[in-house]
Amino acid sequence: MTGGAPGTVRPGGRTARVRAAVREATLAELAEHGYAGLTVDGVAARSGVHRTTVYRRWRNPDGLIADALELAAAEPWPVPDTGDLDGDLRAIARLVLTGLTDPAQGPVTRAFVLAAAQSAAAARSLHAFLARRLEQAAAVVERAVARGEAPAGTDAAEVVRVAVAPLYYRVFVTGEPVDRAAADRAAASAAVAARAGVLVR
Amino acid sequence: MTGGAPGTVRPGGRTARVRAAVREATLAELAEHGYAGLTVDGVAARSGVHRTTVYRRWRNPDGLIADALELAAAEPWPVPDTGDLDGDLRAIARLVLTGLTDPAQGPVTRAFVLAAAQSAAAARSLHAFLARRLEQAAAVVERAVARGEAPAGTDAAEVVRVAVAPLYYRVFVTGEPVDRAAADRAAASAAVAARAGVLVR
Amino acid sequence: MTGGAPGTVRPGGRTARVRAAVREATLAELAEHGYAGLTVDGVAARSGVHRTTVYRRWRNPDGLIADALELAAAEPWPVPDTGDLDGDLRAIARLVLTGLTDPAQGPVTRAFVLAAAQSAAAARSLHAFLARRLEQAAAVVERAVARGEAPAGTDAAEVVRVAVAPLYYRVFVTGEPVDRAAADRAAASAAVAARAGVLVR
Amino acid sequence: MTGGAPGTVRPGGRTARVRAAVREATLAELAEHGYAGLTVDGVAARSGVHRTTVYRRWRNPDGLIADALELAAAEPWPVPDTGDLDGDLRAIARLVLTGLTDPAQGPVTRAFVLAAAQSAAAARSLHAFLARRLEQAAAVVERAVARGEAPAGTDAAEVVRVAVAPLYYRVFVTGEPVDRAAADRAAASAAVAARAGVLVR
DNA sequence: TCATAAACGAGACGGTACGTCTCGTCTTGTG
DNA sequence: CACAAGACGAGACGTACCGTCTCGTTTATGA
Repeated sequence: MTGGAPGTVRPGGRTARVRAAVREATLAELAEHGYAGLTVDGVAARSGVHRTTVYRRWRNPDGLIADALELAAAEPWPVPDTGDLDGDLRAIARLVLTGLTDPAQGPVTRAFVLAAAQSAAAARSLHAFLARRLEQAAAVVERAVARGEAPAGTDAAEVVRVAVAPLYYRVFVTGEPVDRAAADRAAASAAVAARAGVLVR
Repeated sequence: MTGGAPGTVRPGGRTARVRAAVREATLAELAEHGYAGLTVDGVAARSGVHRTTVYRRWRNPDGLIADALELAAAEPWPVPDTGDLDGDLRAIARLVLTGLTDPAQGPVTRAFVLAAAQSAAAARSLHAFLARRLEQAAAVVERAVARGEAPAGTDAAEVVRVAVAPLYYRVFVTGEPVDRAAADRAAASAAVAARAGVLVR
Repeated sequence: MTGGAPGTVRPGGRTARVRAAVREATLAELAEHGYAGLTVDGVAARSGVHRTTVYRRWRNPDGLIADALELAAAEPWPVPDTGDLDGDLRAIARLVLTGLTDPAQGPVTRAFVLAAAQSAAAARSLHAFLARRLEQAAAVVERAVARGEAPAGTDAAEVVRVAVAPLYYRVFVTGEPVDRAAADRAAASAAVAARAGVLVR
Repeated sequence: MTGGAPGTVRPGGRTARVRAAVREATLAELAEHGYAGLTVDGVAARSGVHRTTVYRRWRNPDGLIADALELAAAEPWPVPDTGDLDGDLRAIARLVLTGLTDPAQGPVTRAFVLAAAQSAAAARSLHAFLARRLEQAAAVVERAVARGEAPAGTDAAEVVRVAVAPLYYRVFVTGEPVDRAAADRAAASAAVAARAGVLVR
């Protein structure tokens, strides 16, 4: 009878309350049990919203994650501006480090990545989210180019990737510890590579 | 009453055949359906071994993956020696690229990583495997140091990480495409950083 | 503050149209899917009336059936008058037979009976309806008594019951086929019993 | 992996205990809540057998009823032999009466009939059961024919139908009360009709 | 004729039961 | 008599329908 998905037509009052409760419960469940432990039933119980309603609005566990990601995406992200490329990249790497290791954020971040690796819907959300972040972070490189720290034509996104990839690699692939030193080293590598003109488009 | 787990006491004849069949089936299932699609039932059916037997010996899906990983770890890995650091790192990055994108290997590699991220047993196997690879790959950096391409004290493992991390990052985190150009760029970044002495221990 | 149920205060125009549409849709759904397949949602969709309205006015699926029965009860019923008891009873049995086997009426009749067996509201409606029919049919027996075909004091209702019960029995209990021969035999039995004075009050 | 339905290959021990528990629970639930109130969940809870197991073995609520019916069919049924047709038919009618009105049996019997009317599986079971009963009861008529109480060629099954149909009719169709008098009258009608030769094949 | 209350349209939610899918454990009957 | 095969327990998934609630919108109807 209805046109689209529930929650899109009358997004006020109860509907909004329900959505908020479920989102919050999703994040909490992810932080506690990780992606594999995220269940619709668990979220429903925790949020006080009925199972059926969660299925109606979020369809499945991945839908929950996708929605939670949109919530996360809405949060502002402070693009650093320290004055030089090294400092900026270091700041970005440290932000990522925090996202991966902070007791509160870490499990959620990991869950997001795992979800994306196993669900197309979650992947879409995560990738959109990250694309936006990458785009924001690119400003750092563009400023560096303007200052003459890096050659024109430098691939800003690639610089950022080099700066943060080793952190993700350690967390998700090799399971090695990550710390500030690791973040700084990765950032430094990226800065050097950018300066050397290795990362031009 | 046996001491250890089944399959450890009489590792000949049928026991060995069963193990081989299950390992092969596991890899095939991983290649076809990925990590999320790996089920004990599926492996049992494909291998012709009974469900119960699989549970007895491998305990759960992650156990299957851990075992399959050991199989993969046994395969020889050709450490490149092209004569200079850039070439060696590029060769390594391209090997990793193949492992991630090859139609046959890709799904299995991805499954291994996902499994490790969600199961302690799989993680142990994968991390041991990668540690060994990293150790082998370190040889190229040590040779570069000996040739004077990089300063003494360069952290060999870190160089390799910088060289391959962007590939994993793209595949597992941002879902961006990976190609030879990406591999080469990542390798070049690592070489530059190593030369610049940013990656000393 | 309304007095009674909706539809009682302003029974004109739209209200009447809604009622008619729902009744018709109910009968059609019953004919198509039977009692077990009758859903408020289905009736609402078919009638073009909104779910909520159906619930408001008819309360639940049984309410729909009860209402549809009242509609059926309003239809005139031709009490036969063939001149003798045998012929009258046979005519009645054949009417019942049609009601049970006719492609259009059969499913609805069966649905009514099943509904009555599972819902007090539907039962009330059906029993009232049948009581009226039984009363009308009793005229046949009374005429027979007046003609001397059956002894005074014959229980008219019981005669009719004996004449039609085997048909219902076959349809609802044993699932055996019913045809004109079965109807005629049942009617004949009732006539014989009535004549023999077995069915006096 | 298995050939047929569960419970057919290893019908001993636990399997048998499970079946017995479920059957008993089914009958109890039917007696308490009737057909409409029979739920797989309820039976599972009452029997102490897990939901999933019930679904595996009985498929759905109708499967439960079909199985319970087979259980009922196994119970011996005392075909009366009073010496004359009237007495025999009266005894049969009274047996049916008990089955319909006894506080313990009544609800179950009604549930069986309702189930049969709404489920092909239950219908098969019930019809097979009743066919067997009808066949047994036919002996009564055959003896009467042998004694000369009824003409040769009398349709034994039809006689029994006439004798019991009014009881079912009252219970399932008109909702009228049934008592011993009603049973006796129905039996008497059948006897008269049989004697009159109305029920020859 | 026109204000007003009745009735309806619409969307969302809580709730019960259904039937399915894996996983992992237990138990039976057979080689 | 061990163990392979069969059956079960456990829990989550996703669906259908029921019935309720809260809004807003239309439309009879009588003053």
